[in-house]
Amino acid sequence: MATMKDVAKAANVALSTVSLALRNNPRVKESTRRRVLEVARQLQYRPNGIARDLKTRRTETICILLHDLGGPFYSEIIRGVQDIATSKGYNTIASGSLGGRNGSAVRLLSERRVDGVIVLAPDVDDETIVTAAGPDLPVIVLDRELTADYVYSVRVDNEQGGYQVTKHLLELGHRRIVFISGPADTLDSELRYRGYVKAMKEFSAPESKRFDYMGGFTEEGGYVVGKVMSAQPILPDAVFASNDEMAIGLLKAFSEKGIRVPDDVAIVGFDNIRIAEYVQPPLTTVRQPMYEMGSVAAQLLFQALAGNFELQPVRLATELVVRQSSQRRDTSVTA
Amino acid sequence: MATMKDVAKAANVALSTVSLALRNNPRVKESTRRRVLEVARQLQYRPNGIARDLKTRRTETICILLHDLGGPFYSEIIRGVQDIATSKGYNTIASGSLGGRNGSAVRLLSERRVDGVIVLAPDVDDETIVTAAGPDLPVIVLDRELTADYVYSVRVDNEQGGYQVTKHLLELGHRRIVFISGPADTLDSELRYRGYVKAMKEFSAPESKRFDYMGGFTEEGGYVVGKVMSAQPILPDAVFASNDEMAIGLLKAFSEKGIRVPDDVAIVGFDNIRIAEYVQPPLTTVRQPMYEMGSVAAQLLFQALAGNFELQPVRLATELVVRQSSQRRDTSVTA
DNA sequence: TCGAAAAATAAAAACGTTTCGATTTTGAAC
DNA sequence: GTTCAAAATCGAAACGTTTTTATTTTTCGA
Repeated sequence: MATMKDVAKAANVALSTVSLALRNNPRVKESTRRRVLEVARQLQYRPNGIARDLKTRRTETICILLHDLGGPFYSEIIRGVQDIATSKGYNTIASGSLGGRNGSAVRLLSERRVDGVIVLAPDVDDETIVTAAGPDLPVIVLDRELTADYVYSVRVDNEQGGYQVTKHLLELGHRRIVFISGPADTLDSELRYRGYVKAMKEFSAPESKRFDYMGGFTEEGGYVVGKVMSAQPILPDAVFASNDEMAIGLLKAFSEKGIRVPDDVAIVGFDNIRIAEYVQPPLTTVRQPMYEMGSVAAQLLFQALAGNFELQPVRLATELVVRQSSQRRDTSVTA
Repeated sequence: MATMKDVAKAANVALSTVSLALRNNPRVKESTRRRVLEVARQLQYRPNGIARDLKTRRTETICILLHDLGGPFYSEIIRGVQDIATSKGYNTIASGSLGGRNGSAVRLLSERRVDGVIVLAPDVDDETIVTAAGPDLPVIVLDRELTADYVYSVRVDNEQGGYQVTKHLLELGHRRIVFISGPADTLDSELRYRGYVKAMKEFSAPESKRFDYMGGFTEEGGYVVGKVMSAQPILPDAVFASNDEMAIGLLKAFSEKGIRVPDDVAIVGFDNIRIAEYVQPPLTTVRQPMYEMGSVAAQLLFQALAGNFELQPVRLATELVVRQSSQRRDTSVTA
């Protein structure tokens, strides 16, 4: 593989001249520039980005670190990040956080392979993030409670979302509303629950015992809950599943038992994943501003990259999306 | 930011000793090793991956280059790649191909920032790939007809898929089957069409004129086609949309016009995206072995990385997924 | 106690760039 | 033909590692 040195030799010119010529520095005469370029082409010279990065101490690349690179859930966020980064002339790479101590996450976070990182990966621990962050590696954390130097957070207001959903159901006349939480340790689920409680209190509705299902935000999880629930003698008025996947599982279980949604029981989810619109009945849910989250994160990152380290956390509002799975209940029927 | 030099100075030891100590080389005495590690910790030393990569001339990172990083479509492929890479101790990064001449694609492909690349991005031209590929940068191309040194291809047998679908419809008694193609230049669409033609010939069915809709594989595109089609005096027996998104758009348009699927007209798609299972009626489609595609690609890449450059192109089989949107037609009704 | 082998450490040369100060070349003005 | 500033080119150091070779220190048998 040809290097600048080879080009320099072949073109009978100094190494430094080649460097300058290749980058169109006006200090080199037009004629030599052309000669150098021609020789470079002939030798199939390709710049070595790594050497350049080492020398310039910048990579012009930012990274978004996701738990599972493959998740469809992330599409919009990535798009948001990418749009901003591209407009700044930066490159975006995405990486999965799997792999533990010597996984990609650590490599990217601590080994200066990128200029900044956006983290949306619950399995990367705070410690790793805090020690990695610094004046020359700002980190934006998404959906995470964490304050530290050079670490900035962007969060979706999950509590507000939980409140919106619950209030919506209450206003429709539902009273006995069950909340299905996600995996135990999920902050998101917990916050949505808080919103739920807040609304229930406001309406002084009989706060139903939280249905603590620890199945991990999956359709299967929701399905199992649905089966259990439909075996009980009495159904709640409505079920608030803390994400859409679970809500869809519920829907499936109920449909198999002949329980009609929303006539017999209303169901709402959270996230507004694409399928929510297509299931029967279409699912009422909460949209999280994904694209915005990505683009806000990227904007913060570039602020920090530009040397502005005084940045406040950002919290984004959610939006209730009403579809047919929630519906007015004849109030005379409710408790 | 502390470097090895700083650590060496502070620990009163040579630079090289620090390097050896940090990598647990047995040539350094246990006691000095501990001392060095301790000093490194105190100084918050972080290795500079770029410097290391430059020196070792390997990054232990492979890259998957996608057209649009955000596409949900890619999830499984990435997962396939990642699983293999992780098992080999390599890191995987993903990058979008947007950005033209000085975009990420070029940076990654030609500037030695990764050890190998998997490309699934129609907008990256062959030229770029061919010139980038070499003994120290093998490239795997997905769903692309391209043969060159150090470039290896993995493709899904789109023609077979088109054949499967069409044969399925024909066997159900449909005869007047319309094919809706995607954007003009798409090889995938073209191949699916060839499979369609092959099956139609075999059954000597009246090969319907191909419905050349150039709308770009989107739901909106399918919707428009659906509107146009339903305005015609006579409907075909079945429609083969060259991807699911368009099929879903069709479904929507037909449903608005009161055209029943599959009773009035059968619809099939291609790709087996997740929503296909949830639309009404659930969509018959063709599953592409995405995960397998990713993992096969990664395996080829590692073969090449190991110095084995004699690799044959791989073609993967598709699988027909029959759901309710296609259904037996009473043969007496057909032409 | 000596000296050689073994163990530990140190020194130096890369890797392929960028960049800055130094040097050479050019050519216009005298 | 000099002279001199401007223009062009060059040389060398540096970025932070790894790795090979050289040097110093330790160990230990005779």
